[in-house]
Amino acid sequence: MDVPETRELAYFVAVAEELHFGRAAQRLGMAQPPLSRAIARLERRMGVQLLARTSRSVRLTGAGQVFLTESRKALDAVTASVRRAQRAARTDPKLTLAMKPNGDAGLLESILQHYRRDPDAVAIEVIVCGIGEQAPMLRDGRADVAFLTAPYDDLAGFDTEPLLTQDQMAVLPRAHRLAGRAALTLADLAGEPLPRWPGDEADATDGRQPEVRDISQVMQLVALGQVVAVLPESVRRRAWPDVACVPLLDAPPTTVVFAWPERTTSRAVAALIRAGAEAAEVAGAGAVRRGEIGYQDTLT
Amino acid sequence: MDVPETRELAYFVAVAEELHFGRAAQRLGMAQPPLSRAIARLERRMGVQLLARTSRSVRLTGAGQVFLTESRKALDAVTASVRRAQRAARTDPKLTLAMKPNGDAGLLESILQHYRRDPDAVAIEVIVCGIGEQAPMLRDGRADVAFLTAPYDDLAGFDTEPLLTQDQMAVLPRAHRLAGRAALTLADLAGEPLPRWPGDEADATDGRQPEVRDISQVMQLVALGQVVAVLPESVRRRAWPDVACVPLLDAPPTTVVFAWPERTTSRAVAALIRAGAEAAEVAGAGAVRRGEIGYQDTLT
DNA sequence: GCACATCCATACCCGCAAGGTATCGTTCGA
DNA sequence: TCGAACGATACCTTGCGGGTATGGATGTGC
Repeated sequence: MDVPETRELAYFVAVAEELHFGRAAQRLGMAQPPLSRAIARLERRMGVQLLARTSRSVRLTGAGQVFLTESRKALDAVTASVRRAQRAARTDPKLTLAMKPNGDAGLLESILQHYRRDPDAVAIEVIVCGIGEQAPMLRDGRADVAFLTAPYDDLAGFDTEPLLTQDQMAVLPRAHRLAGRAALTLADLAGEPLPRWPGDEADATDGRQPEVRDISQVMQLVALGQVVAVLPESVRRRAWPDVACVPLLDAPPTTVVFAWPERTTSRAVAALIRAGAEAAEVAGAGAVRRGEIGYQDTLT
Repeated sequence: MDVPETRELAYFVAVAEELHFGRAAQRLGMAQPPLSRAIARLERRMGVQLLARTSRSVRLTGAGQVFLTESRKALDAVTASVRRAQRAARTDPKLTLAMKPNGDAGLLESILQHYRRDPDAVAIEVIVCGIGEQAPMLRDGRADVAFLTAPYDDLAGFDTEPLLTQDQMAVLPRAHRLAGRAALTLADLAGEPLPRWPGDEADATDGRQPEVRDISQVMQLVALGQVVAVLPESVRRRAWPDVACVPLLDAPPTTVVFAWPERTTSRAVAALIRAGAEAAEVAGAGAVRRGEIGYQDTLT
């Protein structure tokens, strides 16, 4: 078939998200009837039923579910194409780097020092965004490079450069029964309340733990004794005085990576990646040691 | 800005490829003036100059170059969204597997045997396409899974599962001065004419070697003494009697991988990947041995 | 050096499809 | 059983995408 227009994809996504033509139309700033017709026409041209409608309700079919995720990807790609072209047109070129608070595991300063020595370097704007927002920013072109954390962030669709791998630790209230242990395993934490991160759909329905947006909120909740947390070692430097950090022997290590859109050809991005690799190498040789120094700073 | 419509992206791609409004309009089946206007409007809304025009010629600006590759990606994503939804709507579900001739390194049969035992298995249609066409087929949704070869194929944008790593060998005319050697290095082959693969832009300008589309053509050219080739070991089984295969000590090993669109959630695809991993494991333990059996078949 | 060909832009016109309003038919809940 | 909610249908309007004719600029050949 002839390809659908961007507008039709946006219409479908709105309806699929609202599962309600009236609300979707409102969100799109248009009336309901043309929206109904547009979706019907889209289905007819695709030869696929995307929505199962009764006169009272709307439901996604299997194909509709697939088309929803694919349409989101396609729309991201379209907006990204514009953003990247606009970025490339800047006479005053700069790179936008997205990170969540503490998302660089302390590497950023060193990376930028390396970067500035590179002849391909341009100005860098660092955008500190919410947890889990870096990947969307990269996907739709608002950022050129981002710090992501494997295995928590979805790295699909990006090229990546691993920078620093760290073990995780348990963060407990000072008074917690396990706080005195020299080391713990995940089994020891079974049944303990954990903070809920945004975008975590899995337990959205079960006994609602408080949702947290950054490390300080976690620390606050731990200090109050409401949750225990599992966090990378580098967070020790941000630990509050009345919480205890205990090594976790069997938690999967996390890796801070540089991520950027696949097949990027920008020299400025390449230079930044190089700088990241260099900085990681320097720091990495003594990664554990650096961690330990971190502990010292906090604990003594 | 408001996002561009699919149609506008297609228009731009046509003009950017032809660098000529008249021909692009012809290709699009429309008149030239509305095309000029559409592009001008697109540039105005984006706030970016994509094309440098004189009254006699058209050239891509830097931003235009970026926008061209990004637009192609976006258009692929849009057509893929339709194809995948249509695929998902089939009452008779099936998977489409793209491969070039010999692209499975002999694994396919075993993989399918494993696959059929899986409860999530559906029918599999194997499409044998030209060399280098698997990735585009995957990108625009014509295929669900493909055999690709690292490091030659561009794996960006796909999830992959390595199946089989093989060393490469030199394929020479029987009468070639190096044909008798027990082993060779890449340095030995310096200056020898190599076949040109489609999509190989690098040497498109230099002394034009014959372009080849499949293994038999390579064998034909080697047998004629026109080229020497560097190919994976598994090709020995396809070697012609009057060519010699000599191990190459320092050529990079190639890996046959399963590739599929990132973030795929289909159970049928997951089952096929599992089958591939199992078949590779079974074969992989004896990968070298299997290769040797292949040699025997061909050489004795 | 002038005339002509080439090629993109502009001017102007037209038809259709996208969008709006009014209303219908169905279904669920009070 | 009646009314409210909600998607579909009917019908109208208009703006925009596309067509033709032509202009303006720039190489090119005689």
